[in-house]
Amino acid sequence: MPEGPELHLGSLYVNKMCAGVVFTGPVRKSEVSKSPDVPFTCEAYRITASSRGKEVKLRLTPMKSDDSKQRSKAGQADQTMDVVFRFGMSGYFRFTSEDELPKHSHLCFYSKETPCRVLSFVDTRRFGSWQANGTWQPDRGPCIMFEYESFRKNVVTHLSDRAFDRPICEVLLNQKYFNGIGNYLRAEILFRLNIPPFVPARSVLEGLESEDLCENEKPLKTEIKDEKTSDRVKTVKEETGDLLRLCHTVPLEVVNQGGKELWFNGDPGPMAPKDLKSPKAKKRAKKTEDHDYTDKKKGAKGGSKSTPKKKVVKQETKTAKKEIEKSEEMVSPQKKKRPAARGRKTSSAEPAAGPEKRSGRVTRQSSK
DNA sequence: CGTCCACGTCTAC
DNA sequence: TAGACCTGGACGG
Repeated sequence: MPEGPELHLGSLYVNKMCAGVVFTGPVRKSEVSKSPDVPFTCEAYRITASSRGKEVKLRLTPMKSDDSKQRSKAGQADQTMDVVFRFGMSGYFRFTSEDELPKHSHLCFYSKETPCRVLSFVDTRRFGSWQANGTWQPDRGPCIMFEYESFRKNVVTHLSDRAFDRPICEVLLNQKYFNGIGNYLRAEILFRLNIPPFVPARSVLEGLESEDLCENEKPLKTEIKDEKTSDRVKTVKEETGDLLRLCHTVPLEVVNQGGKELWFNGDPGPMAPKDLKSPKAKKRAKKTEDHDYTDKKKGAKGGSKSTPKKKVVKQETKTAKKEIEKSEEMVSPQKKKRPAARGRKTSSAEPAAGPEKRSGRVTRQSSK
């Protein structure tokens, strides 16, 4: 599930799982995939991965063979090939035995073992894609996580671009400048800084330095108490740093959490799940498991393992696209599990029914 | 059963 | 700036 952090965790997963593994033969594509063939085949090759923003690159490296005859065999690669992936809404990598191939595996790399194992690109919805002999997409900007300085510079030096005429919540999704930011991250970042989503991007960004002056400062935390909300005092923890810095640090935070989504610190609140007894909790846990890139032991009860890390619950500060684009309510601090689903784009289609989904969240009615 | 929703691009009007 | 592209989970009747 793919914003920048997940893509990067995907690359870590590949490197970890495929370290020392020798692959062989052709790269195979599913029947149904519309992405291009990957014309690579090799008796023995290795796979490594790297990421940049919302892309992952797999490098297929043929192993040296002193048998020159083998080399001359038809269709044998002797050069490395890069395959660049975008994950769409549902892409991820898995390394499994052949008979455990996940449903919706669309590109498969086979290990030279018996029984063999398979690195596969899994993508339920098929919005993802890849390019053989690929390069990082030229229109995408520097990685928010791993090319921080050039990312900053790229934004700061292009503020006259018409792209920045738009509201900040939209601009944060522009991969030309914010390669790696997605819907959840933009919401989280704007929320942490308390920036109204529809202020013009340029007005938020102008005045920021292309060098991050905070770079060496400790990210001290300040507490802002809002007395206005009478019934519940909302406490906002805010890290030091400007918007561009948070576009860097928040995704890294997610990476460091092992991709277990966005978490909160401190008191989880009285309704925090305590075990996996409830069917709901089980489902949730399973779902999370499906998409985390950390090592899982088969059969190990995921939830019962007590991590020394602070255990947390998904915060889902997220504000659905339509939501954020309609009104300014991301201010509601603690969203629940499911994002409060808002009405349709053109309300005309909407019956009079309340737009809230059952996890009924604060979403105040749009002032529209 | 049906409707709505989902961490993202793409390209056609 | 809407759709289009997809599958499947959650929920409602």
